[in-house]
Amino acid sequence: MPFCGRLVPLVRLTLLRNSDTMAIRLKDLAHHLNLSVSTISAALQNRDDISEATRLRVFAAVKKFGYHPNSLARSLVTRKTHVLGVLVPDLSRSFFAEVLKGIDSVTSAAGYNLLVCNTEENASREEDMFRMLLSNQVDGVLLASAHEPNDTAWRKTLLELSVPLVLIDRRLPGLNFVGGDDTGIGFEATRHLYAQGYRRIAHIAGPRTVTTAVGRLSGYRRALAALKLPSEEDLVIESHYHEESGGYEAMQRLLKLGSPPDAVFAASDPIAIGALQAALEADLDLPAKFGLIGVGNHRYGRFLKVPLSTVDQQRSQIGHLAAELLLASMDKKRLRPKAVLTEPKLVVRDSSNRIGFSEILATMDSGKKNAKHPARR
Amino acid sequence: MPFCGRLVPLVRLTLLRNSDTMAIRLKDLAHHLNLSVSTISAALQNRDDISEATRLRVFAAVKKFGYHPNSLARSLVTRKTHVLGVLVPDLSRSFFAEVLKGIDSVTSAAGYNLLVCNTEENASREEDMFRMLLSNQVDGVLLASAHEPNDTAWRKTLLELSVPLVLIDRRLPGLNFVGGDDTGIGFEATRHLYAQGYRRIAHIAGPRTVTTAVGRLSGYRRALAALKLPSEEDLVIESHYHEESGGYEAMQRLLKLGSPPDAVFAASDPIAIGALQAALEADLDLPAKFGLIGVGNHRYGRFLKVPLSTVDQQRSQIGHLAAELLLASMDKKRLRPKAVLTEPKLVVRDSSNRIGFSEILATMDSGKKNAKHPARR
DNA sequence: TTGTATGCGTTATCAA
DNA sequence: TTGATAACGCATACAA
Repeated sequence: MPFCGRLVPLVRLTLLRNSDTMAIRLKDLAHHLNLSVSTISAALQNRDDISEATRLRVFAAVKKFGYHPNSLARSLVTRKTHVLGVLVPDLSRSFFAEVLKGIDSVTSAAGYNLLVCNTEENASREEDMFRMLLSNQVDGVLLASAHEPNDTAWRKTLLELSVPLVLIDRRLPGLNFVGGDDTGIGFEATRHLYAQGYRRIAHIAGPRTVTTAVGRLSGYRRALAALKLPSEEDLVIESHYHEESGGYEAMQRLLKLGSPPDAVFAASDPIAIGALQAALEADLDLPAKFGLIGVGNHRYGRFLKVPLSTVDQQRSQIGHLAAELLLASMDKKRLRPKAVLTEPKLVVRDSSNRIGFSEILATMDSGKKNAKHPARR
Repeated sequence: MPFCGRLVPLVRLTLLRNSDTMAIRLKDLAHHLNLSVSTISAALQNRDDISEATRLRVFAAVKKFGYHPNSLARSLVTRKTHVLGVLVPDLSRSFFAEVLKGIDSVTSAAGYNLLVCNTEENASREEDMFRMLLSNQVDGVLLASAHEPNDTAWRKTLLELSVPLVLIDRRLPGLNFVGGDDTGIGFEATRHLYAQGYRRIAHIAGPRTVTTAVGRLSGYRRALAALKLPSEEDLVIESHYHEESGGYEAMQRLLKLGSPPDAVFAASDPIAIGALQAALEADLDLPAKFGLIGVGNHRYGRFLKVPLSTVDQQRSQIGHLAAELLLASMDKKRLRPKAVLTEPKLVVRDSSNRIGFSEILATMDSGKKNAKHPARR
């Protein structure tokens, strides 16, 4: 066969190539060291069929020329990108920010990087970004979905997906999930208010399009039933999850009721903060005449005008567990879907601490709950 | 812009190839349509040298089989990944979470995705992750560096980098930068306290290893000088940036001084919150006897026991501007480095509002500043 | 222990 | 308007 080598421009034969614009390749190192590309590749992987001498030469050259491998090329052949996709509705919400950090602490230790997407609570945007993640050949996906829970088409899509997937915060049946035990949260919060002597307990809920809100509401209702309290529709108001104004307005409506509540379980800390504002403006006496508890254990809850009781769903723990579950289901592909719920932790502060339970006692109280309301898996 | 797979089902039909494990390739479509790979590729890019008829056939097949392009392969040849790297010290801090969201809102609109790294305020970890980003062939990098500002080796590395780079929040000379005007922040905060009649103004600073802390301190000093107030070393305490406990302890030390301050400019809202706690425990009367202002305009500052005055450095704006600067410097490679400082906005609340200036008046006051202390670019 | 040949899925060039 | 072929940078089976 006549000359049929690749037409390699001469420039590339110079060691540093177009020095400024182009990165060093294995080929360049090979040329410089009078070795073959495959030898260098083997040396870089510390394979034991390479002599110590050349291994050292290779590493010296790598250092000297500042070589770093091209992950695109590598991933193209290994079919592994070491990149995971994360889709959340709003990066700036402290919940997702803390979950994300929890995820990262596990995945980065395992050598994975995060391609992070902000879906802006928009379902079609979420689908676009999901497609992008698949195009980018991510090894797995963590998703807090913006789709409505009854969107069966979307659920079907997710079920048929071939990439390992773990849902966070918002659950769909049949899929891996890590999140708070929302029913438990609602149950515990309500039961706590009852234990503090409040008897007319209202609930300011999150939007019913989010599964966590549905779960917390249902926990609230279960607790009312268990405590033999009547369930009044007037005492449940649907609001925004993460805007104080929602809680503020809801609280104002509750106060206008013929017989207003003496306590409120707010589905989130922002809701609770808004409600607190309205309660203070109405000169309610917390916790003597009015009790309030939120969800989320926001960092600044204890610095508020009235330090806020809350239920901690253990955010960073959710991140850790989700990342671990994802890594595990990447390992052995066909694992049956698993749901992991973190245990709700009652954090009692002034806003609901009427009879002087200390946080410690309250925690003990919460400990008993497993008998009555065990976390399901 | 190449084909991005809009309106394409996420799940592919599994007729071709090793059905379950392998994704559909151009080759598979080509085989199915009796066309060549290059024709399909051209059709997907909507190139105008492809007949409308085949273009439609191709798109139909794409939809039918749920094809989505392999970005790795594409990027390998186009030398463009449409991925940007972001390195921040702590994803869960509200500042970086909000900046990140701001970044994402402009980059995602421009078709870029974010590879996000949490450096944990650790310089060597930052270098590792930076290397990883380069391996991943990111098209550009946004960096809030954990390196000490006088680390000349690191600065040299960054200066010699071939990938477009924009620093955020923490500045280094000679490099693109977007962040708050920290000297201006320190100056305005201090001047505001002075305008409210406080005369013995202390500063609880951030760690001097972070340029923002240095800038705010220097703004504080400049203001003292401009206002003919003495600069006393006792009145400056270095603390942690984002832990309330730091501000708490610093405040306690200040209160033990022979002649304690009558006002504190805290370098961050968390510091201010800790200081507020200590001040309230010491029964200080805010704002009558004691004034306090922080930096950051944290979402919950206005709900605190004493609503907190603060200087807003405009977080999401920083994200927007940083992303725009990065995209611009990716466009025309050799742009001389640019520093963009957002204008500090005074937010006056109860903690420093002694003589009853409304927020509006305070804003006007802040407006005048440009005469005395113009933001430099 | 090292080198050769081949292919990963795509784009780009140029000929048909 | 379409198709064959050569890259892109790397890993890997197998030959030397």
